[in-house]
Amino acid sequence: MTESTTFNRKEQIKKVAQNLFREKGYPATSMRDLAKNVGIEPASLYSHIKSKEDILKEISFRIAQEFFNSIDEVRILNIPADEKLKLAIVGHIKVVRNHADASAVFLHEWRFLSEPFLTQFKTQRRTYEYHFKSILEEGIQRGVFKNINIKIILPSLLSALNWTYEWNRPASSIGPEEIGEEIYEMILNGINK
Amino acid sequence: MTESTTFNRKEQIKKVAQNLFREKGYPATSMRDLAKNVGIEPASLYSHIKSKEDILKEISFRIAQEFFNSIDEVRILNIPADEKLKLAIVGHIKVVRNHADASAVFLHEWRFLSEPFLTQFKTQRRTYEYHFKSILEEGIQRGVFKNINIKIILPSLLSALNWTYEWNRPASSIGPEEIGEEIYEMILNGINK
DNA sequence: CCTACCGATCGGTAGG
DNA sequence: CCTACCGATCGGTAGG
Repeated sequence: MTESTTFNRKEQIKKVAQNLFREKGYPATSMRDLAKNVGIEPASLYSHIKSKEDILKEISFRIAQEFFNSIDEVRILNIPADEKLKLAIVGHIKVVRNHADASAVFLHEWRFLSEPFLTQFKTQRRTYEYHFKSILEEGIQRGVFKNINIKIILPSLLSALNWTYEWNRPASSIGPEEIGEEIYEMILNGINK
Repeated sequence: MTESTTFNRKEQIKKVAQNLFREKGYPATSMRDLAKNVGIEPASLYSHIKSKEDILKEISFRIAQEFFNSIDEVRILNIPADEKLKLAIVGHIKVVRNHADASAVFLHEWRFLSEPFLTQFKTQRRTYEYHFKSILEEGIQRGVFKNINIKIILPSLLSALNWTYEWNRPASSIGPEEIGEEIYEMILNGINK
């Protein structure tokens, strides 16, 4: 009984690579590390992938797409800015939670991409952030939010969301909705009694 | 007129290393990179430093001390939790602002330390975070803060503070007090109008 | 998917 | 602080 017919070796390589890139970082992960963890010889990797950077490329742009899917679902809704913000927050945290290793790549390892992919990736990242920014701007204009300094609040918010992958492991008892709810509540109403 | 008598080559090496570690990451920074940027031959580095990791070690623990100094100033004060929190926030941002390269090492590169320094560093980092946690707990107990979920709010807050080095360059027109004030205001009272 | 191997680069040392 | 050099490891290829 072999599983080789349905088994996708390339997917396995990417999954293992995601995990190693997260744990050790992209430059410190060798193809020999990767091969050992996959269970084949280093040279055999090249039957499935073109290069080390090619793996990074595929992981980076795939997880970027996940974040885009999440925010696009929110953008099209015709609801107040604060409700949009809440959904965007929970959506972001869900992506991070469901793809923790890939999220680490999305956050830290993409910078090892070479051109033109580096620029392409940066653009995608900026676009994603822009959608969050638009929600805040809309909320300010319509009087839902205070006249906050977006230059400070936007990165603060995104930072708080991005780092959830570091301390909130999937095994945690706290769900993404609960985390999103708590962060949203803090951002909206503060912790002041 | 030479400055060689007062010039500290070791300090220069550490400064350059900080910058490279931040830009390229520790593993991707070679001793040849470092030497070139210092302006000497690679082998000459070893007249001033013991090893590559030794540089990382010195940078990591020195910046950790900066963060400790900042929070220690706040801890000894006999003031309400919300005022303490504000001072801790501004203090943290000031350290990040004044030592942006080293802060990047404090945040991301320390994980390449080997034992026993890795454990030692982790302990110091946890202690620093614990001081922030204590301020939040004190505020909740005394009824200054709401009954927030510290497990979520604490890392969210620290993440927001830590990432300031990424988007807030020293050349920025926004000062650390202004950033601290804005983040503190958001955390305390929220953005809701 | 493997064996065998390549040139390049790595951190670091010897000796002056 | 330099020249010269070391063994180890790197990403990747040839050929089957």
